[in-house]
Amino acid sequence: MEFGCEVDLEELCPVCGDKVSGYHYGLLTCESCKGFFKRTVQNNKTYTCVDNQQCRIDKAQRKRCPFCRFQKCLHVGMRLEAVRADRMRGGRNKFGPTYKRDRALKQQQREAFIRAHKFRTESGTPVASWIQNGDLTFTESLNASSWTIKYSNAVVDAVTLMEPRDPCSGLRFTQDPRTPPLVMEFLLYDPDELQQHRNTEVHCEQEATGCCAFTQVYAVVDLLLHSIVEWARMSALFKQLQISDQMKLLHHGWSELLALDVISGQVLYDRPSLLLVGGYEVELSCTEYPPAPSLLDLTQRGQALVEKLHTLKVDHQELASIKYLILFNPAGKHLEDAGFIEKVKLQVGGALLEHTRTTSPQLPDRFAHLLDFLSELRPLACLVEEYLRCRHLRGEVPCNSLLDEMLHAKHSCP
DNA sequence: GCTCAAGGCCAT
DNA sequence: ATGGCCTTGAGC
Ligand SMILES: [Zn+2]
Ligand SMILES: [Zn+2]
Repeated sequence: MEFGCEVDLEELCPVCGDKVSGYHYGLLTCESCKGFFKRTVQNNKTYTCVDNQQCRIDKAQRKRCPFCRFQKCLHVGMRLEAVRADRMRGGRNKFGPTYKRDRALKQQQREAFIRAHKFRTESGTPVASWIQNGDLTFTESLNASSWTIKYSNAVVDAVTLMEPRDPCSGLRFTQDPRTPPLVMEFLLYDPDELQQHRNTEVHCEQEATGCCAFTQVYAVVDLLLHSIVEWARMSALFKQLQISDQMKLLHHGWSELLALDVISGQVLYDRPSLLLVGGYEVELSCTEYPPAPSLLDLTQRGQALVEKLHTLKVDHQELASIKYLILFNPAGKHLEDAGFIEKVKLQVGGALLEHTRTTSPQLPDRFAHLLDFLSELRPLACLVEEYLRCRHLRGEVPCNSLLDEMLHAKHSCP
């Protein structure tokens, strides 16, 4: 697995470098390679290379070795099954939705690039005007300085969408102009401290009515899970996925995102560990059945990761990008469009790599350290999941809650 | 109705 | 055999 830096905005045929004329047999290619691939497959042509089967294929030389040209067609991903055996014309095939998502991904990159570029010159652009049309309903609130997003039956304050002159969020928009477009995009859409603080406030209100310690932990977890789901569904990239894939990604990554949210809160805002609210019951959890990982162990492991991020001096951009790396995990089983998810992951990784290189050129291993952090986050997330699962088995998790749904979904922890 | 990727055509 | 341009038609 290797992350590349370059943003793929080019419109060149991946086979010969000629101008692209549209999607053909699985991907964007030029008109001539489309015709060549069609003729070859339709007529079961067999070519032979007179050289070492490594001929350079470009616009000028593509006619010289059809063997190597066809090899390259297959290598870049042109699909044999997109050539119709019955030669029926017109209509759409099963690649239609894939083309649509790929188009949206490229468009997203293009828009992010343009916005990031604009940002370098016009610093006073209202963020609200950057929001693209989606299936979200934006309604201006009474005082016009914040927006409310109604999504399904949940309502979340979108403080991230405030205008940049707002003193509370102004810092978010004084970014290094070299920040990669995608990273900038993630930062803009990442829930910020105000929203997290609001979550805590809600929790404090509920704390008074909580009857047992876990009720408080559950309240925080449920709020964080809701904000995680909201965050994901706000993402234009995530929205491109079929609902079934969206659910699979969330069911797969929720515990890591949850753990990262708690850790991020401590690193970015020096917020006390939210899990400590249930501190009283550390002893209790050792005696009840089924045995759960102790909260003490969880907080200690979490603290170790917090220290790691502190010494790395991780910034908000990096944390926002890491969340996408977690979400767009193509390893999940039975994904409809794992290819798209893989593409997004590579793009995010590339953008993050570029970001670390520009902000910390003196630390060439920074990106690797961030990936290390990710791999250490996974076992912690599994522990969190195990802990919550035990509480669930004890009947302490309300039915029909988001946590209930996540725990019932197939999970990946051993 | 329009889109746009699939197959078809034909001068080179 | 190549490749620029044309016709077709399911899915939106
Ligand atoms: Zn080509
Ligand atoms: Zn060859």
